[in-house]
Amino acid sequence: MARMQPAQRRAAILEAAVAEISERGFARTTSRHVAARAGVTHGLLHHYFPDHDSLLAAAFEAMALEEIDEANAAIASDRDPLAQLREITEPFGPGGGEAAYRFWLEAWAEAYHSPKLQETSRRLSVAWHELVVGVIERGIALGVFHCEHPHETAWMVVALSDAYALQTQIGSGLAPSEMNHVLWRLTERELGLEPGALARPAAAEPTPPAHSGH
Amino acid sequence: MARMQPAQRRAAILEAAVAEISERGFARTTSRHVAARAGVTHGLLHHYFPDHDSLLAAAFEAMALEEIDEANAAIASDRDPLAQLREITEPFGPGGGEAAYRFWLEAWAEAYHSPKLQETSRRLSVAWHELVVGVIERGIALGVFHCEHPHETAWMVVALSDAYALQTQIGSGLAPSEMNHVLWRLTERELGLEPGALARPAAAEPTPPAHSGH
DNA sequence: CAATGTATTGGCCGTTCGGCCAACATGCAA
DNA sequence: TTGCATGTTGGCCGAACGGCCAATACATTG
Repeated sequence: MARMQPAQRRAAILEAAVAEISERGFARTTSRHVAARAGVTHGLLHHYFPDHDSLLAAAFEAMALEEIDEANAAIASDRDPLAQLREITEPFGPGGGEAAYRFWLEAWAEAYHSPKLQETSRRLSVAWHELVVGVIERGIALGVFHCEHPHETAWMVVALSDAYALQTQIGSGLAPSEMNHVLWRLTERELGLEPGALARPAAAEPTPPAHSGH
Repeated sequence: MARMQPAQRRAAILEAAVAEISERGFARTTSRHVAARAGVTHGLLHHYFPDHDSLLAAAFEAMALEEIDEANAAIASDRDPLAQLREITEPFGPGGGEAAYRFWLEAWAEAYHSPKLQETSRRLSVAWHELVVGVIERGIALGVFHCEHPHETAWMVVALSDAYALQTQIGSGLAPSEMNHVLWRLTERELGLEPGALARPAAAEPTPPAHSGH
């Protein structure tokens, strides 16, 4: 390939790596496939990422940063705590689609085998939790929410959102719409909202691109 | 190795496969390592499981059956719905330890790549959900629980239990004891129990071997 | 005892992997 | 222009993989 700016080349490789990981998983992601997807020889990939683990870790880091940025952007675009909470609890929450959640599932599974991935995964999980805590506490300060344990409620929201995304992929005893209904009902009760407050007055998108995770 | 009953040999191989999958994950589990762990040559393993996928699928199936059997046994050993619910919501719920949950995490991640694993995973997820539904409905019939939507509440219990186990491995904004507190508090509220009804009157084990689910 | 079926062994093959490196191409500075 | 740093290529290596198979050991049946 023609010469390219190192930063661009690196970004292209990381993008290809993220896509490859989402499709094949960490363990089955080979440097040669990533190189081919990025339009690069495997030798050049080794020039940017000396060993395989550094490539995977960098791809994970890039994906994590992108995810949390998108979440923050989605939160920042709306100053109403109730709307922010909808953004979070909407299927599958801010940040991406089913492919994005597959990535997180892979990351969680792989984290056990890699201390580096575990560290990044943990940091992001905490960041996501604190994001929700922030929304709740702002809502409390504004008098919109009433909640005794914001940290616990935030954990519930995150946990149910994750479970929603997980069981959407695997399948469970509940339909996705029912899961979302439970998530909303429990969140409303935890925050002292009136039933149905989280359900949108008018549906904006019929089938919006979804996504999940932290 | 000395000659052995085919059923025993097969069981030994499957046990080794489950252990290997739990430690290394599906993708990194090699037939040669499983064979070595089972004290068998790789050629013999091929005699029992013609190809690699059939070995992984059989190991998953075996683990799934064992898991659901243990859960049913744990439920059956106690006829009091409240005690049964404790058994389910106890960290990490009935069925195994952290290693067992790692297995499920691997299975969920791998299910996307294998229709056979996805089918088994889905069946087991439904079975687990219905197990909890059964406990709740029995409790309602006995007048111990009061619940409008047993299916939804069961999903909440399963979802939060899964999230508990997941975030125990990954890390999150909450300590394990706090997560368990949330799980109990929400379950009590959903079932019309008095606060603290799920917390054991007297702690039986200080640090019991834990585990999780479905 | 002989014979047949099966458990079991160990070696082999083709493929693919991660990693390494000599060579070439290109841009930039002296 | 010359020279050096660096992007880029493609081939090579050893290791490990899944799969295959001829040979062997053993148990059961006739």
